[in-house]
Amino acid sequence: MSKIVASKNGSKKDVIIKKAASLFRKKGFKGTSMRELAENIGVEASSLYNHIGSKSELLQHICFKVANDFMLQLHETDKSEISITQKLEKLIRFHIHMMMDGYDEVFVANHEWKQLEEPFLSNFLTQRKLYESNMIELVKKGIQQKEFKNIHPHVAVFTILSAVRGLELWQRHKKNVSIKEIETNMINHLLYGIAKQ
Amino acid sequence: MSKIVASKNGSKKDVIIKKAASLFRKKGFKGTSMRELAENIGVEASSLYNHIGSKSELLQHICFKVANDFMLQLHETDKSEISITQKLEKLIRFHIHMMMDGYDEVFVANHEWKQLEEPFLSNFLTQRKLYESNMIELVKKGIQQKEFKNIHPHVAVFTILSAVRGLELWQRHKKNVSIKEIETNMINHLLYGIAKQ
DNA sequence: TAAAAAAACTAATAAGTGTTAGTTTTGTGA
DNA sequence: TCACAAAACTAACACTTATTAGTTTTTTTA
Repeated sequence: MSKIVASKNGSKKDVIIKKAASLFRKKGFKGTSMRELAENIGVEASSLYNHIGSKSELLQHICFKVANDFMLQLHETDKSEISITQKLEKLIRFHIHMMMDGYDEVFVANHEWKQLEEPFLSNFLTQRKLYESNMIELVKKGIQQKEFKNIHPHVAVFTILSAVRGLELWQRHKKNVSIKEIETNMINHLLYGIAKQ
Repeated sequence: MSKIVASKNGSKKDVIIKKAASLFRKKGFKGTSMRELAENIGVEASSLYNHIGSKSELLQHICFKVANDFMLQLHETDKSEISITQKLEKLIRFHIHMMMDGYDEVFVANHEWKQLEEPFLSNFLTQRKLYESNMIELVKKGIQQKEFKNIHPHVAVFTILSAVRGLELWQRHKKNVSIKEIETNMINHLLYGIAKQ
């Protein structure tokens, strides 16, 4: 019937991946069929295979794109000449913006990675572990240099990562709260707490 | 072949649900087949239907059991005569313990609820929204009574809920960190922050 | 405008899905 | 030990799945 419409800057493959990310987020990878994806694009399922290799390839693409984006920002931040607190703040802000701009993709990478097949699964987990280790080292340095309290670095990193991941919850409740407001409140909460004194 | 072995305190149905929770967590609801579940129990798939009604019934049972547990604790905490800060702390600790004791079930309720069918889906979402509203009211009261800083209640609650949910991440990295240690660090982090001064 | 390439289509495949019917085995109480 | 109930089994069902082959339509290029 109709042809897949390529958006101004992006191949038809990109259109498919974008729609796949949206559906995978809403219904899960296993919960989304190729027929359903095709219908949402306006084409027959078999036509998709003129542009992509397989269903799992779609998931791989989404997961590793996100992983690479985070990895890149981590390295860049690490190199910049600012205080540890500022580095941590910068990373948190990046997480928040990734969650806002690439919601579907980040969500899928966070929740559907377990549907990856080997060797992609192992690869993905290795990369995530590396990311976490780097952040833990950062917090450790912050403690050594007396910028942070004498906290448990591992727990602190996981608390922070979980909190920003929780921006997912926000997307549902799109209240009249601006990104800027969320960002400020979250940074303050995570770095300085909420209790008085 | 073999009969389903009922554990000391729990019917055969409970055994099935327990195993289902474990598999649903590891592979997702849609990613787990009844044949796979049956094999893990040591029985043919059709035999399961002597004990349960359907696959979705299993998911419903898991999700609503968790939702009820949280709801109950919320009401109990709300009634107790302690400060707002103490109430919030009590709730956070409950979340942490639920995550440790009923890991599979809580994880499934958190991640696989979207596979629920109507009217269960709507019911579940209503209950969760109610829970969140109650927590937000609690934080608002804490601000009014000058126990908390002048934060955004909505953001604060989501930050806290996300952080405790992130205990999932811990289960993977079972390092030599005790629950008590995690608990203390997390409470301090969420209530008092990590930066010095 | 004709030839070549790209991308759509229809139809079919083999494998996997939850679930049911009917039958046989197992465990229990009289 | 015999009858009854519980729970296992085998076999099949109707349906959905991702993917492929082969063909036709559309678009691009020369």
